[in-house]
Amino acid sequence: MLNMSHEYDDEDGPVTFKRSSVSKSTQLHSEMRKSTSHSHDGRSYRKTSDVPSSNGQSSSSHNGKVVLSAKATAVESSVAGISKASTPHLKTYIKSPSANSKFPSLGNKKESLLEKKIPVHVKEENNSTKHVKNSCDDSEDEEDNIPLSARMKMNNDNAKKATPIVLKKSYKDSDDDDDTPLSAKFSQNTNLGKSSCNYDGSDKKKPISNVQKGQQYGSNASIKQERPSTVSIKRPLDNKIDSLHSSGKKSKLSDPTSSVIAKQISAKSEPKIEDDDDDDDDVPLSQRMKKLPVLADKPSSMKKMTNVTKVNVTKINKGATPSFKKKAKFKKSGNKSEQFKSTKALPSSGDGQTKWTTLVHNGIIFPPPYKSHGVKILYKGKPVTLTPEQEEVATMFAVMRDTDYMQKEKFKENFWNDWRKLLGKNHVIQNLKDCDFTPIYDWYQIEKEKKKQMSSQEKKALREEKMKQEEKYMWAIVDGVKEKVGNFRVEPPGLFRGRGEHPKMGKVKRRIRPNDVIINIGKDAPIPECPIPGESWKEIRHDDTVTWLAYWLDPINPKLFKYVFLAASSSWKGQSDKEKYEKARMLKNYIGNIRAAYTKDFTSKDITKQQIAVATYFIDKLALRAGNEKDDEEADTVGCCTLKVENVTAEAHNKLKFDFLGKDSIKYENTVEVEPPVYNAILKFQKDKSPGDDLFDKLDTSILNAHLKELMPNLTAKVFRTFNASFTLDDMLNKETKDGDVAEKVVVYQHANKQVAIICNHQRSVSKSHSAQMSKLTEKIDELQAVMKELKTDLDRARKGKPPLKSSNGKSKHNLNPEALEKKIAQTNAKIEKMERDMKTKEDLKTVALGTSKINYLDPRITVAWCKRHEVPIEKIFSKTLLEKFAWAMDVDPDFRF
DNA sequence: CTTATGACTTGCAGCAAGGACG
DNA sequence: CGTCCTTGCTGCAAGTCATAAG
Repeated sequence: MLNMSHEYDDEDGPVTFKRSSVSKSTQLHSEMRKSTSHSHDGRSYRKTSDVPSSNGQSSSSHNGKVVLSAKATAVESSVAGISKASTPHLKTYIKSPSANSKFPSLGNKKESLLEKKIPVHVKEENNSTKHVKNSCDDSEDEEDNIPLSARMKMNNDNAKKATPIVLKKSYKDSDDDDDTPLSAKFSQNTNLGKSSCNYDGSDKKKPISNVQKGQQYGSNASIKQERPSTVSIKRPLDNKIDSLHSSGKKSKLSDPTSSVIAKQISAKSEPKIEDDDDDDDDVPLSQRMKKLPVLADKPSSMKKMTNVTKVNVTKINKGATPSFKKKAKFKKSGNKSEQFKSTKALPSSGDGQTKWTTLVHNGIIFPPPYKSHGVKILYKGKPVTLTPEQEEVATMFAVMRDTDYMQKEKFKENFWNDWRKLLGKNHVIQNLKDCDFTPIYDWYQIEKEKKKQMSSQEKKALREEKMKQEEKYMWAIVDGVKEKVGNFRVEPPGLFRGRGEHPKMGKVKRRIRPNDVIINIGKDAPIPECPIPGESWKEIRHDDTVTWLAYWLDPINPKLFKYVFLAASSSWKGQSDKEKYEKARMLKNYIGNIRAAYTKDFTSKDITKQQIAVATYFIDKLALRAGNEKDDEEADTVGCCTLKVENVTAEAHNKLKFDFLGKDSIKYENTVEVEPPVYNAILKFQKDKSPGDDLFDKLDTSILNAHLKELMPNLTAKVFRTFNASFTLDDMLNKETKDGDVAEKVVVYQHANKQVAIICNHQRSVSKSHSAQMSKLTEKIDELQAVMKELKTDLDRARKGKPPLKSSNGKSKHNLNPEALEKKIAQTNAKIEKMERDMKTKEDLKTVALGTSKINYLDPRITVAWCKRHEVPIEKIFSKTLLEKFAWAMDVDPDFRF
């Protein structure tokens, strides 16, 4: 596997990029140290040899693939349908937070919902349709090309009909579900259908019924009670979804809809879920499909719809293959679609549009007050008594003894300045150098050890206790739908840990109190009780144009806010995530022209134009970030527009060497060959400038983005990263996936994932024990090799009828026959090979972080569709949280291509 | 325009829970 | 069954980008 790299060549790119990156760790340390004067650099460079430049895509090529296959395989479709309950209603019930978790995993478990029997009934009205699916993606421009008829997606009609639900679902399910294997769960939410289209937001959410709440989360009483009305409303957001396209195109749809409609619908209809679903599981997909109505037609109408109630699934065809196989069942969904969302075009989200109608939550939770431990530090060898406030800060510092921050003068200086304010000018302690924090450090180590030693029972009890306390804060109800809150815990006080050479590192980050916090909540919702007796919130707002539940000013930089948002699995996040990927897919259709345009401007006489062209080229080819201006209060890092002359070096053969610190002070190092006009333009931009001057002196991100917007609606610099990443994944998966077992396919996926991570320069520090681990592995391999040798000797002897020699430790062995020995040899050999492979992978990935791209850059639909096509259980690729986060993508058509 | 806000996404590190291993 | 690792998840810092304000 390793060598797959070659495969991925750039198709078109003139440019080749390979980058050698520095391992992060190195850089981190090294960089930081600079200040301290160490010799920092010990960076190791990693060569990425193979990495293609980021994009190698020729613009043209990709389009070819159309998405629509009408035919999704039966299985898939079913899946899709299921998961998606797009209708809001469904969601409703489904949605419990936990609900999300259930996704169709392909595999197994179906039951959860079913079993539980949900009280709810959905109704499906229609069928759904899955088949239709593909068409949905409205977004795509591609569709434009496609005949309308083809596009259809589902009708709205179907959607609408939902009946009101009853939800009962037990709540439990939801909770319970958590325990159930993912596979078991389905996403209820998912939209249905089809691929993209649906995403209306509706999907996911289901309104919560009070009942549910009660059940599940019993504790949150407050929340629950709050909205008696069960109504679920769909949130306006949903409507937006389509908007993306809109800009461009169509708004198909007749649909009326829009939010209004949605609401109405929701209000009125709540779909019910059908219980039967379960039963259906057995039904062959094909049959089921039939049920669905097909609507096809209407181009305009768009999507949504579907709903099959249950889906089930299937079995798949393929036989055998293990894993994925199919069987997954799905749950059903009932979606109905109502969704309809309007496809219309609202301008994309964001705008000042309304984001919610009702918003209920319980506020946020504060860390416990500081508990003094009474351990004294030594000043010039003598114990010093500190007040609790002084001690608290001293402890923050003492505890960081083993970190790299201790080597940084800036860190110590900032700490000292802030601590001294607490000590007072005339305190006995007059300087940091003479302070010995060891006693506190030791005390802390002991505390840590104690904690570690607690029995698992005790730990569990503690965890449960904490859960109990936090439960009420974990959920919010948005337009009747229960949603998980992201960071409901206020950040505890501590020393600021800025990355890189941050000028404020070490400063004391003071404790946040209720009086610092602004709460945003529905007008009719009860105002959360302030968790700290005697104190009160700074302000209560009812701003329905934003999604934050609370915020406070960042104590380190008062110009910044710290927000509390819903979790990644929420509909708000899911919706915008989907919009992000749709925008990136749209870029695929424009990229050819965009490249042609900037290529033409490489030689423009207008310097601004020329700089825009070259900058765009870098962003496109190298996946650089936009590069906003930063002020002096932040670490000195750059992005494309802020590159300095010294960050780019022209080398022979039209090669440019990039070397700069990017986001999070991660080093970007890459030497690439560029087209001669670009090379010449860089020489020109550097002429008569000092190393520290801006390379693109006529540019900044707003100029660049303004220009990009002229090329494609809503296009911004970051879209290129998303596009490049997702395109690369889709392309590599398609080219490299071969027949084989699941493990092999997973390796292909990881390989593609790795290329993306390299393109995006996602690094991680090498674990401290990496080298130790490697040598341990080497040792084991050597041992196995010795065993092999011995086995071979024995085999030889056995064939000649002789008994085996004594083993090295002197023991005698069983007299095995040649066949048995051969088998053993084969096993050992396989073991050795596997270890060698693992070792290589490990070494290979020691500085590459795969997670970031998986979470933020790779369209999950690519992964889901690939898993469906190749029968790889989605759980092999996505963790539970990612499955929840990507609930909206689970029902994608197996033929989906980015 | 330019600067300042403001809101939301992206990203790495650290830690804890879960698994593999001996 | 404890130890060693790996891996997922959380925390919070650091970007992006739109828009309001000056």
